[in-house]
Amino acid sequence: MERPKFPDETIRRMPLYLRCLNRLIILGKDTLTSKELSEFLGVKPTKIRKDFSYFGDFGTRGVGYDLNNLVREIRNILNLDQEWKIAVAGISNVGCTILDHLEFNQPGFQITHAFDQDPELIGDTVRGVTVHDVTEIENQLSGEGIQLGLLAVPAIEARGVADSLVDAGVKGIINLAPIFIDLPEDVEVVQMDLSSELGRLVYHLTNS
Amino acid sequence: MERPKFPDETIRRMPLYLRCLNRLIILGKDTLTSKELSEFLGVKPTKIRKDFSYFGDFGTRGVGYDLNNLVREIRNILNLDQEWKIAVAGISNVGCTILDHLEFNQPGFQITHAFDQDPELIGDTVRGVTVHDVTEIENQLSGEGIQLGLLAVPAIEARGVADSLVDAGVKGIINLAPIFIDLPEDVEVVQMDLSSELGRLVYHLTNS
DNA sequence: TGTTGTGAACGAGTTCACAGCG
DNA sequence: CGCTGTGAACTCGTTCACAACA
Repeated sequence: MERPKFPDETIRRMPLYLRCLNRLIILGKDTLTSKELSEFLGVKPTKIRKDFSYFGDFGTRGVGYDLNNLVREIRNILNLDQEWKIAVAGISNVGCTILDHLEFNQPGFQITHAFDQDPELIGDTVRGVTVHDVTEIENQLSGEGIQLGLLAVPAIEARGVADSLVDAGVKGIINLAPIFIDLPEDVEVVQMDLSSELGRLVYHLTNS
Repeated sequence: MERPKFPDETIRRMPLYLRCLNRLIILGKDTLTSKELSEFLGVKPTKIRKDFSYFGDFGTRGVGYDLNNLVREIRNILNLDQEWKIAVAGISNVGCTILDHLEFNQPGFQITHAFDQDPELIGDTVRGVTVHDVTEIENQLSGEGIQLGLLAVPAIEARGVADSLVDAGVKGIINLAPIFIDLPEDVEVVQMDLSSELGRLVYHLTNS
């Protein structure tokens, strides 16, 4: 960890930048300014420049940024040059569809295991991955080096399943269940909560 | 808008509080302290007290907060006493399942319309709601007073569908598609992006 | 005593204004 | 001249320390 610490919000924007830059490269672009990028993403140019400046001078004054350099650097910062393996728990409801849908399957991520508690689903193959029973999490994952888990089970089961994932060595969990999960310090949990966002939306609509 | 402005982050936490408080009421509890709530939600007690203090003195020193008062007040602040109607676009993939799954169907929200572009789905009934073609959005929603939209279509179509929703009078959109949508000032957009969160997770795992 | 309520200090992130450079 | 890069000001949110009070 000799690398300077980047602000958390900057890190959060990196995947956005990356996705946009990749699209532009495919379209044959090779240089762009912070102003252009700003229009694609709705992020102010100064914020973009500040973000990019954290990892050194990648732009050329008067010209803009070299797309390929930028992509290489962001992938490097986010550590996407290695393949990150993901186990999905709760494949029936959200798990699989959300993955497809959010088209996050950019290079760098790979779904290797899927679990559910519905007997109907166990044994099925979803997206090329066989669905196992949630009670099998530890057995199946042990020694596989799975670092990430996507927790998409109902709230009541979320804590138990999260514990299983952690016991199996998972170090980072995205929790889609609307419940707080208390885990050891060395496990990172990111909460994605639709009702929080709905609440915020409704508040803004009535107060402005 | 005589009500004092609450910080955005406070508003975002309100639905979390609400959900937890409702559960506790069902369990027969009628009073709780900021410290107890803190343990349920992983939010520091001082933050909770600050949040609650924005809407006046609802606690009793030495005792804690009255659960029913609190719930009533939060529902009021979030404007959940009226019914908010939601149109879901992209029912096939995420739309419906995410709704079920995230069990956001707390009182205050109601899904009234569903749209998709897949001919296979059009005409089907999902959760008691008939699925219509996305091209029908304006026809179907006009005059219905739908305020909210859940945008769960692929990124390529997201902008077009968002425009339709706005033309039909929708004022708030939750965008699950991984693309920035530029809409008129008076329309509120909340972005929920899995890959941003995955990126953040991976960064933290490798840098700590 | 126990817990709320809150001004003040602190910290993180954004924006601004402009210096630096191709 | 145009666009990047950046210290400084500002804004927003969190935490702290402690006063207020049942």
